[in-house]
Amino acid sequence: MTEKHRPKTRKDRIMDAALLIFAEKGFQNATITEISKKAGVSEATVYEYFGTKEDLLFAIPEKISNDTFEESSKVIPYIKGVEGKIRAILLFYVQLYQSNPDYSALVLLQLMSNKRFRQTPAHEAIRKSSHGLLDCIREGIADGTFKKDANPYLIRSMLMGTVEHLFIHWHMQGMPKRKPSIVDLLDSFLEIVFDGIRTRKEDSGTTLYLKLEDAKVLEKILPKKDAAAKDKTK
Amino acid sequence: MTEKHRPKTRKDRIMDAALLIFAEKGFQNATITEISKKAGVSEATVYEYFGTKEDLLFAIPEKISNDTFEESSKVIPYIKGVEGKIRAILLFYVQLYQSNPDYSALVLLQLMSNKRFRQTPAHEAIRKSSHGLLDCIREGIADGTFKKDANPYLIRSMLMGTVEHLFIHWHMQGMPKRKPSIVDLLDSFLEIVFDGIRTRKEDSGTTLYLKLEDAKVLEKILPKKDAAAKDKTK
Amino acid sequence: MTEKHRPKTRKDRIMDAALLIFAEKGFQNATITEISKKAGVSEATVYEYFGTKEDLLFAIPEKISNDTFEESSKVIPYIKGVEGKIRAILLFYVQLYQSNPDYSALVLLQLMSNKRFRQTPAHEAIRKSSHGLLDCIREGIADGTFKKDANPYLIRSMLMGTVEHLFIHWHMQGMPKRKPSIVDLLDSFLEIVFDGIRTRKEDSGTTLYLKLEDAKVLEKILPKKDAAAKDKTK
Amino acid sequence: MTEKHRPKTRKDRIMDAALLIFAEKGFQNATITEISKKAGVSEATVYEYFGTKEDLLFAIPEKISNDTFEESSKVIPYIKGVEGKIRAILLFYVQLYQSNPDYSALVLLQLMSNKRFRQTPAHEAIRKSSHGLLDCIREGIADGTFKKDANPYLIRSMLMGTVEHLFIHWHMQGMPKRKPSIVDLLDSFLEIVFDGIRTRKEDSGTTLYLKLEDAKVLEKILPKKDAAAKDKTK
DNA sequence: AATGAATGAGGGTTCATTCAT
DNA sequence: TATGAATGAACCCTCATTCAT
Repeated sequence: MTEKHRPKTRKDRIMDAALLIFAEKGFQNATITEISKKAGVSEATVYEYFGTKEDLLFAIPEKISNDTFEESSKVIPYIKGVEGKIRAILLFYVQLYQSNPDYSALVLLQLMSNKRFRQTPAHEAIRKSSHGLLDCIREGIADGTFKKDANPYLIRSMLMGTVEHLFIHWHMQGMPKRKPSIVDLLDSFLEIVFDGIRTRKEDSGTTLYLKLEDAKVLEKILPKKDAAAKDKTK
Repeated sequence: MTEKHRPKTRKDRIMDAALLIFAEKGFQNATITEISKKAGVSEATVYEYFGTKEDLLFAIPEKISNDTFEESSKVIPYIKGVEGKIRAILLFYVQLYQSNPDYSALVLLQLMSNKRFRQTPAHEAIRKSSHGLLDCIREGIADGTFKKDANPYLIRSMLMGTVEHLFIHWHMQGMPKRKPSIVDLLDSFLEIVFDGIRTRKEDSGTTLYLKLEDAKVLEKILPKKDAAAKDKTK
Repeated sequence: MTEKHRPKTRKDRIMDAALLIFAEKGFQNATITEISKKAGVSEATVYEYFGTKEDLLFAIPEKISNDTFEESSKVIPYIKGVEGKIRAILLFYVQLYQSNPDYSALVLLQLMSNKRFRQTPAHEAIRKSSHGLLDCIREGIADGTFKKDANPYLIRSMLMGTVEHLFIHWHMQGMPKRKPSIVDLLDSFLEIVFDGIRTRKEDSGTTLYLKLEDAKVLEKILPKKDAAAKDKTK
Repeated sequence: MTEKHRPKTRKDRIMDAALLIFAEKGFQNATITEISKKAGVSEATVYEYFGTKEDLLFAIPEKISNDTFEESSKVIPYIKGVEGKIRAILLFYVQLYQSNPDYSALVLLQLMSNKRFRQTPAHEAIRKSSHGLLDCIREGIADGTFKKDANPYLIRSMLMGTVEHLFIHWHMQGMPKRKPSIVDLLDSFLEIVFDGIRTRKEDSGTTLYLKLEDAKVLEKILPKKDAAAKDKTK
């Protein structure tokens, strides 16, 4: 906000150009020459700032993912309830990916499958977000929001995998304008997941699923009709 | 079964070697020299069978994914119920990916983000499976198994995205031996998804979800103990 | 004439195909594979008949140029006068080149500048024709048809060079239909050359070229006006 | 003249080396490796300056033929008479070809039969010279120097074809020292051609070609015997 | 005689990277 | 700090040619 609006530094210009070109043609098919040309500097200058083509690649998500993590860190603590927190974390992701398609293309198509990227400070921030998600899920299990037997890793894979898959497909189709944007889908998505892992009654008691041949028997055990009302009326 | 167990053809040996090396070092970092050496043929021979390095890359999933699709096509029709079908389709995938890690690494890390691969006959088979999934979901919505307002594309992205994410992570961590293998996770995973999108009442009779304060009441209505057994007790 | 019209031998089919393809794409850019395919034989068969790609190249003009030389040898001796002989030799060439464009393309564009071709039996026949031309010229000089100081080598270069140049240009322009075909040009061409090297007196009488300062003197020797008319004394 | 005699640039060194090697072994058999070695630069440097092996080939005649055309353009206009102009144009060619045998070998043996070369700026200069020749011939026809029915294209083919043929033969024989060099031959050559296409009467006065049945009449008009001498009056 | 299959040998081209200025 | 110029190091791909059958 109070940032001085100084002209982009050479370094920034290089990274901007690199993001564009890496996203467009992939890491291997992008050339330093092309990037330097787009950035308006010489090739040697690129090497002044980034020792290696791969260093340049990894430098791009570093700042962005850190910023995103920090920003989300400022907000998450104020959110009550694990479901809300999870929603918030994913929303950060989805918004970032959606508002910056080059970045999401870079991360999802170029970096995600790069083993060396996983040992990078840039990936650290992503891992922290991912870990935050895991913590939320565990917390939800611990506090009874989610089923005791839920597998947190599986849940996290569902959350991240679905979001990533949606974006990958979006990119692969040439990023068409979507009626329900991915952001729009988020709540339906989360509702399905949460619905599948939430405890039915909360904490105490036992939830049984009975298939009754004859509804009349119900009368014997259910004095009140509304006992049949379920969480998922919607 | 009655196949003559003839020695692997040169072509097969080349594809085997290529799969190994592509999976290990990635398409760009693999060299034809290395592949031909591992296959025990000359480089020129590689080009006899595959016009291009990329042709070789794409030839590998072509056979496998077609075979898998055909095999699954033989089984799926005999499965009653969309949930079973969906489970079967995913199981085919997961088993293929798990039993052939090089192949899953190739597909998930090298090919999935390759735009040209998407215009390939090899990808066609994958797309057909993916479309089969979509059809099942739609069928489930139509026949009342799933909620009317479920978004089939979202569901599919959940199914595929989760599975892919699990495998990608597995690969990225160096394919550790997992206690609950990904195949093992499949049912828990599907239960969550189905649980989130199923309509609560089923076709005949009435399915009731009772929240019982006291398990003893069951004795009144359930003469036989096993009557309480349900499709998805878990 | 009495040749049995047997089906083309494999060898002939190969040479036909080679002529076509060599002429079209040049020696270097033609491939044995393509030639063998067009000939309807295997590559190995090409090597049965011709030890080398270059051998195949050289084999093509061998027969043709020998045939042409022989044929012209049958005719030339019966022609009286060196000019007629020269005309006949060139006519053979021009007709051959014009009626078989692939052959002339091969000879003029591929072979003429190939040093090894000059040591070839195929070139021998060409050289013999060329030498025949030289002999005619010398004979013409000796018998007083041509000027004593004419340079036979120069004359021959004029004769061959002009013809070749006309054909090379024709090929380079894509062999357009020409109104005056090259054959048609031959006589005008020869007339110019002969005119330039002929001694001025013809057979009978004496041809004198007088430069008259004063046209009036003509009246003294030329009773009829029109006797002086002639640009084209021939 | 006042040019600083700076050391040859890398680009020049590459072109020099390429000319040598292309002329010696032909375009196809020359390798970039060999050229770069002879030029004392790396192969990559060759590609810095010339994007392609063929680009390098075409770059060589570009400069030379342009220079030659320009130089000749400076001189030609000052020459009176089409014969003199034609002689000048050809002399430029012959001198260039003779003084730079590698260049003439390149042009006559490698480039002349290269179809792509004909669409090259390098060939444009050659075409301009060639067109200049044509213009001179036409001018000669128009101003009465040459016969009205002379075919300019044929004449040009005679001029160029002969010169080229002389040089091609010279190269094919290993460029022997010639007693009458090709330059030396030029005038005899032109005299033959001109003689064959000139109108007999010259500008002033009237040139008449008389065929005299009886040489005695000459005595009436030609007091001096030597008036009849002239094959080569000029 | 004919060929399917295989390959040795090499060439053009590309680029990330370096370094003197 | 910035860069123009240069290159080392590979890699993909081609094809004439061979040989067992």
